[in-house]
Amino acid sequence: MTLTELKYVIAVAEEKHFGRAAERAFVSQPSLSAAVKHLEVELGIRMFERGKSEVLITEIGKQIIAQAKRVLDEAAKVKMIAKQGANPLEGVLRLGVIHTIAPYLLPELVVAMRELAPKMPLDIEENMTVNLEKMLSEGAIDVAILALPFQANGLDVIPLYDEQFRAIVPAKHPWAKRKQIEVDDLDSQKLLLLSIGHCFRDQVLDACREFSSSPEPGKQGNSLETLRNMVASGMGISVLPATALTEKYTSPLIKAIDFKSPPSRRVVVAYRRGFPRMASIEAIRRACRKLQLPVQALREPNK
Amino acid sequence: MTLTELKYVIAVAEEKHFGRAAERAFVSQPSLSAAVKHLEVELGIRMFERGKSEVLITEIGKQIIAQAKRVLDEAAKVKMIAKQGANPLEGVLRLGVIHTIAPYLLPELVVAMRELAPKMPLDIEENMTVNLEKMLSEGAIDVAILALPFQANGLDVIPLYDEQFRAIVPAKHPWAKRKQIEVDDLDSQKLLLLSIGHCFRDQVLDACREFSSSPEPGKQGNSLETLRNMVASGMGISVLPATALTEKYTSPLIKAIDFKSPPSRRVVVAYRRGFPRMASIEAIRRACRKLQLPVQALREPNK
DNA sequence: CAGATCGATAGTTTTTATCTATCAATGAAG
DNA sequence: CTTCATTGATAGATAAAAACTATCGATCTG
Repeated sequence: MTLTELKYVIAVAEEKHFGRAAERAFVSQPSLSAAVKHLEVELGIRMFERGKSEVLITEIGKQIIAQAKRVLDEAAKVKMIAKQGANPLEGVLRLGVIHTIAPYLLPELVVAMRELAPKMPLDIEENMTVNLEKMLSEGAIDVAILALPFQANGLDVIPLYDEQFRAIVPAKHPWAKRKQIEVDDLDSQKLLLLSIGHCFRDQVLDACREFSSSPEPGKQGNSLETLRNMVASGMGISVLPATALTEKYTSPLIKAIDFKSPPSRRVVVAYRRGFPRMASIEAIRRACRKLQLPVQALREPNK
Repeated sequence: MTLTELKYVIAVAEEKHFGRAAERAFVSQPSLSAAVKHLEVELGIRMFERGKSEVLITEIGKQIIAQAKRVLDEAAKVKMIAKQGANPLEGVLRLGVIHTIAPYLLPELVVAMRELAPKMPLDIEENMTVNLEKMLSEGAIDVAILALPFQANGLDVIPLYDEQFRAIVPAKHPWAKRKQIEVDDLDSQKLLLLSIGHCFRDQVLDACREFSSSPEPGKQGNSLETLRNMVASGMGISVLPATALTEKYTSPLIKAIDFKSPPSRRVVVAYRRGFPRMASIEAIRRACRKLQLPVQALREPNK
């Protein structure tokens, strides 16, 4: 039994004439006759009574044809679903974002994405890099926004933007009036870091190491906002990514200070190699561009 | 899109593995891969993400597969219907019977048919020969029980039984004590006949003509029972088929008399040439045999 | 009886489906 | 880091099917 046979049978039933049915189905009459006969043999029933002025439909034939129509209807729905879903910018995109990016990027990114891909709702998962990587590999999410260094099997990466790190100190801190500091300067201070597992913690420590400084690890916080609050209350100083230090986040108790040679991290979008909705990733990239984030020297991603 | 492709796609979705899916579908892996790809191209979507430890299903793929299952379900129902309806002795048989046979044959025929074909309810149409012939040709009924002579385009006929004609006279009629009469004797009598259109009227007149008698046409009745009642009330004499004169129909006011050379008519079952449920006709023939009707010299039907 | 209609049949060709063998990419193990 | 195993894709050949053209046989019409 094939969909074509069912189509032919329905045509015969509606035209009550093999010739016209064939014409309507865009096949020759013998082809159609053969197909109908083939189906009759397979089903072990006679659906049509031929050989008179008009083709008659058997009682059982009527039932078969009614059911055949249902089959074709359902089959047509397959095509409909495919058509509606053919647009890669349609349908939910499951997006993972690390904790140190989500709160600062998403509010604006979501708005931009609404414009670029209005039919693509974002199902957002906020988590740490390792977890996002796992979810990505397993297919629990489709795309993840996270920061290099990062690499995992079967995953590809496209750069979005680079964001510099900046130091924050309490407003009453001796450095509060300085315009710039060196990374090495951090050595002498109590540096508040994220707790273990957050990639930004490692990125900050790496940056320090690069400049051969090894600051005394102070208290740990579970989010950048906690760090910020601890700095505001005078617990120590910290380092935040630039996107967490826009005007929106200014506070009278905190002073942000640039580094002379600012360390930075590259924010990328990651996806499974072979992911079929690359257009959605391109949309994310475009959305980030649109936000005029501090993108610096975007080059090919490190491999 | 073919049912096979849908089947393969579902197999892949359930196995999450092209090789195992192929095994389950009893095809080689390349065949299955090609079919899946073919469908993906036709639908213009990617349903699977390959190339990792396990095959992932796209969001749109999940929808397609759910719908594909529905298609196969409906297709399976086609086979179910065919299987259930494959028995020609199953399902309503639309049976036409002429007025002069129906009341006498059907009560017993229906009982016999219940045994021979318990799953075949009879939708009975009682009418005159010409109408039954038309309905048969048009497919409004499947089978008709009627009497020869009869012939129509595209219809075939199988004999059931022959029934003799007998005369009926009022109990006080001069002939009431005679054991036999000749057809010619009818000449002198007022012969009550069915109204024009009933084939039995013509059959009686033909029988008379055969014996070169031409009785004076008396009053007409619209059914054999009306004729019987008119005879009982002394309006004249009449001729009835034997099956209308069994014990069941005896009356003190009426005397039935045999003809010396009894005329008769052949009762047949008619159907469209090529009718696909010949078994139902065979069942009718067998049912009539079973009734031990006065079948005489059943030979091949006249052509 | 001649001609028209209609579905079935015959014989061929084209298309499609499937097979075997092999490849390329990937990830895991030594 | 190289080797091996796994997995889906590809190539090429073959088998199966579906389709076409031409024609037949039966039936109905005039």
